[in-house]
Amino acid sequence: MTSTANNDTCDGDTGMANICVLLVDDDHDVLGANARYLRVNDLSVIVADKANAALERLKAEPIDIIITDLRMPECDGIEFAREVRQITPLLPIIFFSGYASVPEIVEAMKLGAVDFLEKPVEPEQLLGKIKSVTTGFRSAIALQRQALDISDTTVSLRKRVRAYEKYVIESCLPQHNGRISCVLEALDINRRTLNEKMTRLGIVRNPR
Amino acid sequence: MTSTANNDTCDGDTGMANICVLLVDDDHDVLGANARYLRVNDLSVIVADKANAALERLKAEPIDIIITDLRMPECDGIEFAREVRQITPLLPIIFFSGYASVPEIVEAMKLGAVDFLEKPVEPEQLLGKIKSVTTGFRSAIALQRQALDISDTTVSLRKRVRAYEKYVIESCLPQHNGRISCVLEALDINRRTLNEKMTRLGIVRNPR
DNA sequence: ATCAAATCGGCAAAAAATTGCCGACTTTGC
DNA sequence: GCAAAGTCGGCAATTTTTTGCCGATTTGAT
Repeated sequence: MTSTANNDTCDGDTGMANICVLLVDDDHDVLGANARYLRVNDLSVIVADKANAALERLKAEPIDIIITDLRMPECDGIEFAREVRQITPLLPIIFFSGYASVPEIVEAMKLGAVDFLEKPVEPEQLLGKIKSVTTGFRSAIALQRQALDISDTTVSLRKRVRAYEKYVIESCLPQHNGRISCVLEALDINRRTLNEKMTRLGIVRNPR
Repeated sequence: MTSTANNDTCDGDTGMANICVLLVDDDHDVLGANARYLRVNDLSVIVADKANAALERLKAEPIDIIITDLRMPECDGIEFAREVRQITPLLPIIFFSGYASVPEIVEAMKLGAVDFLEKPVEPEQLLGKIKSVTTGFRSAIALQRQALDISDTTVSLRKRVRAYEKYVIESCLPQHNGRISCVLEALDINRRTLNEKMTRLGIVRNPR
């Protein structure tokens, strides 16, 4: 809503233009209503009413965040999340459910859920959560994985730190609309240093 | 150096001998009963009935895991966990509570809790959880996310990188059983450098 | 108790990163 | 087109980090 006059990236500029949400719910009414609300707010929304269908879409499309019901016929949300983790280990997932047990919530969080909402979920609330999650992650989700894939074998500390720095800077850039001076302030870093780092890390200054 | 040879409980080698548990509960009866049971099973147990006292012990002793009630007078468990995280960002914490709300559970898990139990907690169950946490690898996803949670306010890049390095090193240490030479190799880093970093980042070498 | 392996930290050289200064190039607004 | 603001990168001084060397301690095993 800031007056960034010519944001030539097609859509309106709520800053949410490129986020793609995968919405999973077996209740078609709720699903449709939520999808509509999110779309009106400039999000790309892909819907699915079954876990299997959702997984297919996840494999095919560049999803940024998943929002799913915990209780679904055929395949419950936990199982679904487990499958998701096979494909995208760090993709943000938000669960919602009406009557979840403590162990279920705990399991969901262990699987890396970023939040857990109680039904009924207001569309506005959903949008707020998505915003807060994606603001930090944005296009960096892929990098994130690279930055901290620790479980695996020997990765030099240097490389990890490099990847992490790259991730931080790259996620900070779009947050400030590519405005370097803002990034400088946000990261509390010397301009010269930021430039050096960007060169060293191979960060491209694309958007604007 | 601290000659902490005093509070060692037993000699029987169940593999649990050196684990030190910080047990926090304002209910003295439950606290005493659980502590006794755990001690009988070869664990070192330090008890505290208030958050403040617990924090003092945490600073003074080499704690391996914290088990705490969520609901306590004066300072609730969430706030307590937040303080703990200032001191030991990666220490396993298990919460238990009788009637916790979903947001409370979610918040606890976001703070890196490894589990959340419902009252009444059976001592055997407690022991089992401790075993599984201290022996197995825990799901690192939540911790990873925590380590790079950018969503928050302006945090200097330097601080973030420091925190990340600390995280990597601290999670690497127990993985190699505190064996420095292995960590060196795993992180592909000079011994002298690792030492410097550990000093600079305030990493304590407790385990072993 | 004793020896060997593992660690630690002081010191100083070498290497790398940060930062200020400066002139040049781009973008933005009029 | 012009002026102002925002950026960029070369250069060099300064600061920080990394690393090797060495002797002292600690740990582990016999």
